[in-house]
Amino acid sequence: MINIKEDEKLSVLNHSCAHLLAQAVKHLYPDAKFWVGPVIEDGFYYDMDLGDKKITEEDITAIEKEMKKIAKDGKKIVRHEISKKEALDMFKDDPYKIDLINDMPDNEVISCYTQGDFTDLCRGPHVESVKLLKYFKLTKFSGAYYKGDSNNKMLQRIYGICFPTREELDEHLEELESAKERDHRKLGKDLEIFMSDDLVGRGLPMFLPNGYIIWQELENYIKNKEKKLGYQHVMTPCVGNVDLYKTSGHWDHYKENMFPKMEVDGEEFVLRPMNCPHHMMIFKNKLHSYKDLPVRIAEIAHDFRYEASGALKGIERARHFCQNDAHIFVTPEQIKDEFKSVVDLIFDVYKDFNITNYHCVLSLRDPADKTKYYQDDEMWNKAEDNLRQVLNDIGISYTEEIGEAAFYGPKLDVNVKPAVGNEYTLSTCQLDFCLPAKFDLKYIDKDGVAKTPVVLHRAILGSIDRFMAYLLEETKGVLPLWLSPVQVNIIPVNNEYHLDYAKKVNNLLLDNNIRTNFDDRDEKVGYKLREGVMKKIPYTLVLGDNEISNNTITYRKYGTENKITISLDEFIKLVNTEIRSKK
RNA sequence: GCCGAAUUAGUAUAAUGGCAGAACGAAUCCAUGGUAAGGAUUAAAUGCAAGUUCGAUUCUUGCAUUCGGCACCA
Repeated sequence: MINIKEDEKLSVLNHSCAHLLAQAVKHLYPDAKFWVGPVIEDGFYYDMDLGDKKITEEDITAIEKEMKKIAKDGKKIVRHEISKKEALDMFKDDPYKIDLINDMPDNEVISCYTQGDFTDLCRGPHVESVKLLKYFKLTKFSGAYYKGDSNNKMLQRIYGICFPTREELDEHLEELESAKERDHRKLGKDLEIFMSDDLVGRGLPMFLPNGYIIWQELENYIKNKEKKLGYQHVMTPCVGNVDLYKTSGHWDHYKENMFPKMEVDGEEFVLRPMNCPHHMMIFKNKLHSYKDLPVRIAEIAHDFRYEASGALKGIERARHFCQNDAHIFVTPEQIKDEFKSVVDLIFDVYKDFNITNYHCVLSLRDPADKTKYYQDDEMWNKAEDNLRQVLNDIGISYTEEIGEAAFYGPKLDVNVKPAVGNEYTLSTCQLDFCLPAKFDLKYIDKDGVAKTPVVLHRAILGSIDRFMAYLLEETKGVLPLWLSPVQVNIIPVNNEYHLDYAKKVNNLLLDNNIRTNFDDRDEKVGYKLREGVMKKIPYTLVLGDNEISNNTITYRKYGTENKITISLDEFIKLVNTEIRSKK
């Protein structure tokens, strides 16, 4: 999918189209007040205040029509520069623009762009004339908080996209349409991977047999990787005493986002939203020598968060999920090596899953925010400098983002842009000087003095659930063989004559830990074949006289139409090799 | 949570202020030997609650859920 923002020409075109949108809205709703209209990856939007007027589908059609009319009129888009004082006067009836202007330095030269009867404050650049804005579409509309702050008033936002030619516009709109086909929620339903039901509860998806096979494969895969790296897996309860979270500080920071507390026998509990406190207590269970460190406590852990209803999205964001979590307890000297080892693991895993489209973010605190972060400037400065140093030493490229840290420490986030929807974090590694102190964790150092360890919080697959959503969307549901719920579909040509041989083949495959579907229904070969293809089963075997007489199988691979006949042994070898390759 | 839209068999859908209709799937029966749908029959649906109305799946309101955004994401 094309990124409008990164293409200079398209960027200018789309930004100009945002002005055209504003002009059309102004014509139709003269009282409209405008905030900003930037270019984004998939086009542009404009935020506006239309008073009590709520935009409807019909309004969008009318606005589009007005935009076409203005464009046809073909007015030039003219730039002129004014002083801040002039700008304040010019936009005196437009409180949002005044807000923008007030934020600019006093000596700033402010540029405006005029097209016919409409002038907008803007840095530019723009196309020469509105007549170049021919092939656009208003794609969606919604509310959006003024300045992105939910305490502020909600403005109305209209999204659109513009291209130089009709072909490009049509192609883009088609791509958007076909992207819906790979939405993990649709694939999850079609391929019977997960379900949800109102009676079970909102945001609580359930994995079906197919989904649980994928889930288990992922679990085994990452656990094996971790075991080789010295991680020790544990199992801890999904419910915890409220005091546990008061000790960690999560209670103060996140209690609104937890399921509400419940009281039993005078004790207060919550469903756990994360696993750090449990793992802290496991570390504390015995006295550690510096020789024990790093101690790596890992868990495929069930967590529950009371996510805002509007945030829920299939298994990508749910109220119950499973983290691929671990907490690594290190000495200060070990931070760098251990951090590098985590980063190496992340990229090793990404290689196995062919994940190449990611970017790394060093997430820092916002020093001005006195409520979101644990207040200890010395600790933060140390942690942030430390982490930046480690990242530079390891030599990965990253961008820094202020205000994205966890409340207890800075982190490296690895974000991916899925085929559908917004970017999100897949993997994370966080540096924490805070929680170990709160839990009064100690290890005995070389000099016999008890010292507080540093903790790395890390998740590689993030949550298994979200990782599955990502995989489904990336692969369009055509999973690699090792993850496919059914790997081989077995179809006897005729149930009367070929069933025994087909059964023999099926049993041999099962003996080799290959997942099969044995299709002995009374249906025609073509019918069964089609169904297997619809379910995206990687291999289909059709077995009849030819195969029986030569002790062979004939297979067809998903996505191809070739029929290939080989011996059963060769086939098992082929399948096993492909499973091992993870491709 | 906020703004907006939507909700019809298991699934994806059509239509309607007066008996809700095809398709795929399911069940039963018949047929069935080679690479993308064999045939017949049957069962199966208007999210929940209220209001308007002689009559509501259709109109109105509330609730629930889903979807598109916004905000949030330890």
